[in-house]
Amino acid sequence: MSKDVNKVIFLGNVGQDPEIKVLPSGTRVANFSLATTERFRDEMGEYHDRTEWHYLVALNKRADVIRDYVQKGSKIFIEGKQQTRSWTDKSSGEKRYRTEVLILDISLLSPFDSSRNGQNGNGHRGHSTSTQSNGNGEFNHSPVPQEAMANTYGEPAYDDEIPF
Amino acid sequence: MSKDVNKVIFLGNVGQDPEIKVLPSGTRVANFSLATTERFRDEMGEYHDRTEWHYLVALNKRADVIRDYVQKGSKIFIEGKQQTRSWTDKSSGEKRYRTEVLILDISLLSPFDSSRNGQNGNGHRGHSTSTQSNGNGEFNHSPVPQEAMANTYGEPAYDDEIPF
Amino acid sequence: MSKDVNKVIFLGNVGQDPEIKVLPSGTRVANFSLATTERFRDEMGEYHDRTEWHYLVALNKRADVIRDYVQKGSKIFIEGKQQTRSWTDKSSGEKRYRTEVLILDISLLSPFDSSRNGQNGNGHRGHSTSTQSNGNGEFNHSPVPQEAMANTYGEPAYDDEIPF
Amino acid sequence: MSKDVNKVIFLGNVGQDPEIKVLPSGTRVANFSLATTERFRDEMGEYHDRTEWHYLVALNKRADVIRDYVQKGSKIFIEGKQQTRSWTDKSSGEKRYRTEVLILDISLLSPFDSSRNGQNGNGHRGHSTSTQSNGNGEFNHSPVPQEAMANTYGEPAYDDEIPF
DNA sequence: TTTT
DNA sequence: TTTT
Repeated sequence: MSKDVNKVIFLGNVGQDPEIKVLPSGTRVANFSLATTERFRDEMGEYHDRTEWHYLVALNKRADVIRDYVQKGSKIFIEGKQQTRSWTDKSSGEKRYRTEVLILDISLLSPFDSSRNGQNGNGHRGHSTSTQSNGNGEFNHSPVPQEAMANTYGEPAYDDEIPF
Repeated sequence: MSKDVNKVIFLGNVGQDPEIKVLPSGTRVANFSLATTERFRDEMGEYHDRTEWHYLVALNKRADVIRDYVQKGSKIFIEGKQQTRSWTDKSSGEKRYRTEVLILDISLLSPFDSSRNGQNGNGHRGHSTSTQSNGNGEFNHSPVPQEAMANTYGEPAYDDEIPF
Repeated sequence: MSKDVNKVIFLGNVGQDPEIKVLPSGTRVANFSLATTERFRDEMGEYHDRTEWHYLVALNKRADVIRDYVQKGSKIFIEGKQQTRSWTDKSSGEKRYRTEVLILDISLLSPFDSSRNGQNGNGHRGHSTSTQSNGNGEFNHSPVPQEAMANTYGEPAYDDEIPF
Repeated sequence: MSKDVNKVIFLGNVGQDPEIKVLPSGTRVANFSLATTERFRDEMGEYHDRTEWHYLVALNKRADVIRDYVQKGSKIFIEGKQQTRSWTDKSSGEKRYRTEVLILDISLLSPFDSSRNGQNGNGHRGHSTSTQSNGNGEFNHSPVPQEAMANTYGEPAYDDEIPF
C-alpha cells in the first residue's frame, strides 16, 4: 500500500545499434545507450548543448521490439526504472557498479530505416513474423500478464558479466 | 510500437471519504476528489496558494485498497490516466462531460486514522482480511495480471450514471 | 517543502490546427485537442483501439511555439498540469466545468508540413523571426524566469469565456 | 522545440543523514542515497522485497531544504534528472563513473524528528530562519529564476572529487 | 477531431 | 556513441 516509486522517463536518440543477447535461460536482452540533450544558457546568455548518456536494458518482448525496430539514431520515448548492478572486477578485485534503466515501456518515434544494415545481422529487422518478435504484452497497463519481470527473479546469467 | 502516452501523477490530499460502489457486474468502483495545492508568488512578491481539485476513480483491487485505507485528509500519491466520460443530461438533453483520472497505481502516505469513522460504514476499514481487500496486483509493473483494466471493456453499468 | 504534485504527460497526435488567441492583456493563448490512443485486448483476445481526447492550453512563449510549429496531425510530447475551469452557462444558469492541461513543456516529434495551410493564416508559421515567437525560456528547468505563469495570476480575460 | 526529456521520479526513504558540502564557489551541495523498495511475487507465488539504492544530489536552495528537513529514514518524493559523472581513479588510473540523480523538485513526506541529532551538527535543522535556508525558488514551474542550474555551468570544484 |  |  505504501509503495515506493522508481520511475524514469527519457525521450532521446539511440547512440548505436542495440546489442542483442540471449541468455542460457532463454531470456532475450537488449542493451544500448541513449542520448538526451538539453540546451541551456550560460551567464553570457549564450546557448550550449549538454548531452547526457544513459544505459538502457530491455528484456524479452521489449528486447524483441528493440531488435526489430530500433537502430542507431532512432528517436525513442521510454519509461523504465533505475537499477544499479554490481560485480567484482576480475583484475583488480574491486567492486564496480553500473547504473542502468530497465525499460518497461517504449514508443518508437522514428520510422525504421531499412536501407541501413544493422550490425547484428540477425535477419529479424523489419516486420518480422517470427514467434519471438510477435509478442503481445508490449502495451503498458494492459490486461496481459507481464512475464518479462517474473523471469528476472533468480536469473543468474544476467548478473555475472561485465556490463556494456 | 509507436504507442501513445497518457500519464497523470498526483501527490495531494483527499477531499472527503471515498464513495464506494459495486456495479451489477461486480466491479468495485471508488470515487473521490483530490486536492493539489501549489504556492506561487504574485507580481508583488507575495505568496499565494492555489488549489486544484481532481476527480479520481479506481476499480476493483485498487478500489478495495482505497475503501480500506483512504479517508478524508489522507495524503496519497497516484499514477493514472486521464479520461473524459460523457452523458446526456436528462433534464436539458445536453451533452455533459466529466474528466477524471483512472488510478493505476497508488501509494498511501498517511497512517490510517481508525478513530475516525468512514461514512460508508462498510466494516472493511483497517487491515481487512477479507478476500476482496487482500488483492495482489497492486504493484506497478508486477508479473501479476492486471485484470482490473480488462473488466472495463464492454462494462455497461459504469457509463450510464451521472458522475460524482 | 511538503509540496504537492500535479503532473500530466502526454504523447499523442494533435486533432486540429491549434486555435490562437491574444487576450486584452497581451497574453497569447493556444488551444487544441490531443488524441492518445491505447491498444488493448478484450476477453476474446482481440485487439481494439481506444482513443482519449485531451484539451490542451498553452500561454505566451509556448503558445508561440505551437502557433509556429504545431498543426493538425502533429505528434507531440507534452508535460503539464491538470486544471479545471468553471463558468456559469448563460442560458441555463448552471455551473459548467472544463478540465484542461496547461502545457509547461513541449517537444515536437513531427517535421512541420509547410505544404499544408494553417487555418489561422497568421503568417507566423515556419521559423518566424517576429519578436513574440522568438522567445527564449522555452526550456524546462532553465535558469530563465518563467514569466508565463506569473501572468496568469489575476488574469481576468482568460476566465470569462465559454471554453473551446 | 524538439527537446529531449530526462526525468526521474522517486518516492522512497533516505538511507542516511545527508552529507552537506559547500564548494569554494559557494555552491551548497547535498548528497545522500535513497532506497526504493518494490514487492514482487516469484514463481512460487511468494512475496519478496527488492530494494534499489539511488544516489541523489541537490544544489543550493534545494540543498538547504535537505540540510534543514531531511534525515535518515525520511520519506521523500523527488523529481530530477539522471546524470553520470566520471573521474580518473588516482591509484589505478582507470576511468570511473557514478550515475546520480540531480534533484530539481522535492516534497517531504515525513515530519522532521527534532529529537534525532543530525551528524553534521550544523545548527540549521528545524525551521531555520537563516537567509540561506529561507530560499524561494523551491517551487517547480514558478516564476522565480532558477539560479541553481545556472551555477552548475563551468563549475569546476564540483567535478574533481571522488563521489560519495 | 488525430494517428498507425 | 545520438540528434537538431
